[in-house]
Amino acid sequence: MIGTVTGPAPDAREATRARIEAAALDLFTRHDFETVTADEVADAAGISRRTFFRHFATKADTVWGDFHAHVLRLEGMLAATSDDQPVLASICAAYVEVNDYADADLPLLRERMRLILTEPALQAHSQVRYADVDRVVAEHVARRTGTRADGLVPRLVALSTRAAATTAFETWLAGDGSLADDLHAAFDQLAGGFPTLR
Amino acid sequence: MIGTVTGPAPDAREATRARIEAAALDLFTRHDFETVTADEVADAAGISRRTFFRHFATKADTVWGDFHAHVLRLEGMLAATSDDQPVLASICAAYVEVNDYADADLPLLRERMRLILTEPALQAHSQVRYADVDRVVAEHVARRTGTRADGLVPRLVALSTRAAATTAFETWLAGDGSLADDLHAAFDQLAGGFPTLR
DNA sequence: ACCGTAGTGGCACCGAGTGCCACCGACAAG
DNA sequence: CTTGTCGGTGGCACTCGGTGCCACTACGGT
Repeated sequence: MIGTVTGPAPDAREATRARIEAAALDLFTRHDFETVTADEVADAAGISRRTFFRHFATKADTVWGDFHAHVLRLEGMLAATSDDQPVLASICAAYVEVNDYADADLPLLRERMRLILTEPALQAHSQVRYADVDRVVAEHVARRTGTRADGLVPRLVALSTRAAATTAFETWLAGDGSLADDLHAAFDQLAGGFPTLR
Repeated sequence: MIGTVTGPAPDAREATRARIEAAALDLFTRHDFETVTADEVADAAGISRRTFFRHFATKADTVWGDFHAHVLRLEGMLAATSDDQPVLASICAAYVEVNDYADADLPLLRERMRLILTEPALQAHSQVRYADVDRVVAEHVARRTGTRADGLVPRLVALSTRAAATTAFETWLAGDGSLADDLHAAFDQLAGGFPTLR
């Protein structure tokens, strides 16, 4: 068999990665994101700067955890939705489900999202990461509507539902309610054509 | 009188700025954005690298022209809209009007938007520039609805209308129709709660 | 004992920005 | 005509993010 377990334990790499993440989030929380250098994060994690950039392609990536897995889960949930459900409802359900964190993880999520939504460098970086989400959602809409994924409706649904999710995160951060409620509130506005605006 | 005209002509600065913009757009069009160095742009514009960064804080900023003026115009148009008009319609009208370019300027706009929407570094940078647009639109919605500009509805309207505008630019770039038509199509979908999705 | 393989650290390098200083041309005041 | 001011300019050195290269180490398989 090719590619079986070898090298220094299967999860050693994941462990140092987690140490880097923790150190980075801690430093970014106590100082501005841009004033903290990659050297400082590496030092705090007990590794060299070079190794830091082997685990994370970018300083900004440390804030995102395993976002690729997040996108894959979202993709799976969208694929598993029923075709009886309205398209927007299926996307809302997938967003709610993929963001259903355990209570213990909420403080960490809060800090991550606060950084992503407020630090300019991370805000910019988010656009690139979210492009994957947009692609996945657009493909889902294209499947449901039998159109191309780069058509107006699939792309608009993808971008505006992400706008809804982002807004929900903003209001969730500012208040103390549940993220699921904020997501539903935003999606309801969107699906209803903003009923409160007459 | 203090601060009267002095130095090398009032518009000399604007002229070199325009030369840099032209040189940058030309180079970015013929090569990838990231492979072109600031030195090369400065050379092509006939100035030093140091001077380049005095006119543009960032390599990415060269693509955006005078975007601040663009945002100010949008703000003025939103303020000038009638309160009889539905809120979304007023925003759509402002977006259409602020993006009403002369035919001669369309090729340049196409190239700018193509770069912004496809080059990852510029895509990321756009988020920061568009944050100003979001703020202006959210304040307009807050004024119309008598709510706070950081509330759910103003923020959601701002972000999702920008999503509509972005999608309209995408489809405009892919096809050969008019930008105003694409903007109206996207805003109609949004205001109607996506009627084509049942 | 001999390998291949994966993680690591050090080093040199590139490119984006920035702070500092010295220069130059235009203008106004003496 | 000289002097001082001011704004644009260019050069230089520096920081920092990110990368390529190489040598070292630890491990497992043969």
